Amino acid sequence: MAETATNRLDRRKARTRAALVSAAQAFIAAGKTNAPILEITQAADVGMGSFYNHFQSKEELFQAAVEDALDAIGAVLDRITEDLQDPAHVFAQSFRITGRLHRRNVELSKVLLHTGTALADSDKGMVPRARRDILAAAKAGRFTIRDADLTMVTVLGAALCLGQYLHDHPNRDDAEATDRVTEDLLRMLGLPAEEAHNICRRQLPDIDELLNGTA
Amino acid sequence: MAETATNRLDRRKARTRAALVSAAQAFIAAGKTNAPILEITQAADVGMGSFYNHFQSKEELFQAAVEDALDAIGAVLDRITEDLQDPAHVFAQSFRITGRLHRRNVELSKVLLHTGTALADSDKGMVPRARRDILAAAKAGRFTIRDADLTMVTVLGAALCLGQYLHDHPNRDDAEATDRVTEDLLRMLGLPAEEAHNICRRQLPDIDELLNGTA
DNA sequence: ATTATCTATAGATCTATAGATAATGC
DNA sequence: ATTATCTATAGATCTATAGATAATGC
Repeated sequence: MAETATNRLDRRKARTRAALVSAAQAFIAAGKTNAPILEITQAADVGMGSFYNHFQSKEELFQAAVEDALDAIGAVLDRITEDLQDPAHVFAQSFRITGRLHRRNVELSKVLLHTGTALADSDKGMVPRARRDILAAAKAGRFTIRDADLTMVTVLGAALCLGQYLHDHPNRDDAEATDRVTEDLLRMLGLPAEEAHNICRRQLPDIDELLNGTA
Repeated sequence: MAETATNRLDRRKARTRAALVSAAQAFIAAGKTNAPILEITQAADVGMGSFYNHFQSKEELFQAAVEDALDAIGAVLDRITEDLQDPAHVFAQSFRITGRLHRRNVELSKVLLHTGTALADSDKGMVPRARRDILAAAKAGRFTIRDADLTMVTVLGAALCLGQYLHDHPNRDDAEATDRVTEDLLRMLGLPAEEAHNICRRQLPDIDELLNGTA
């Protein structure tokens, strides 16, 4: 995600850092945020002492791991909506893709779920994009909302609990479930029922290559 | 919450356990779930060794602390809706009271928020009640829902993120914000806009005595 | 010459229990 | 006599760093 470093030393440093961040994401996804630093550095195949070259504490590493995950999903959402004009469509497509991400990139999904409601505060990832799209759609007369903050409360809440639900109910069709939640939200945002339904049936871009990468 | 024990020994045991659970809730609310057991027992004014008479591990204690918090809010919701007939009204009143709880019993609120999306799985507290009320209201023709599971996804998500939002924005009027979210959800549940609005303006029971107690 | 990495470990911290003490039951 | 509690601590675990080694810059 960060710019490519200028010289070999910086690239080596970046590689070590990335290995630690990636290992940390795996530990977060596994719910093992109490794992000893040594265990994390071993998983990253990095010497224990190197850890402190990059992070002052485990908390700092985990925070970096969450930010990296948010950048990853942010990049996906930007790519899959770059050709769309209608902000209502951008919002719907982003939500539908986010729902499909949980099963296809479990690690990334679980890092997001681990962060939970604290995501509301983040200036990275899906939340600022959803807010931007909702405001734009309201301004364009597509959505009718009274309070953007409270709208985001419900939208983010639904996104998080949907992810949890899809993990807890592995037999449920994730695309169908996601599209139904999206449709409910679109109606809540003031779109006529029929249009809400139609917008959730539109063809989605091919996402396999985008969502499968290691977070 | 548990039945009163029969003899003094059992009561003493229950008191020690309750002190540990209550201390654990304070640590959860403070985000200090890594605190050493010794620190928790000191806060509970209980000897270190007693801990292991009641719990095998910190995780077990924290789990008991969450269940106790769920029982506490469940009891509140039962009391404030016992006189209501209309399940749509029961649902709305419960959601409105839950929203008002975050500021009035911060500790209980933060224990719920700490549990996060995992609440969806619990058979205690607000989730099973909301599901019961939504199903009853749908059966009575008050709500129109397509899928109870997915409806719960959005309702629980909104409840959780609303709590987080109210803590993060202390200047925002909590009653007003909560009622707006409730109204949005009621419309999503199929209630006509006007009725959704009216149901959120009904007088609420006096809750100060109910919500202020230590979780 | 400089910088990042590695290995090895001192010292801090925490868990889990042993054994002593206090409270209650019968 | 039984049960719950307490204090004190052995041993396990973890953090953070010192000092050595390897890689790169100039």
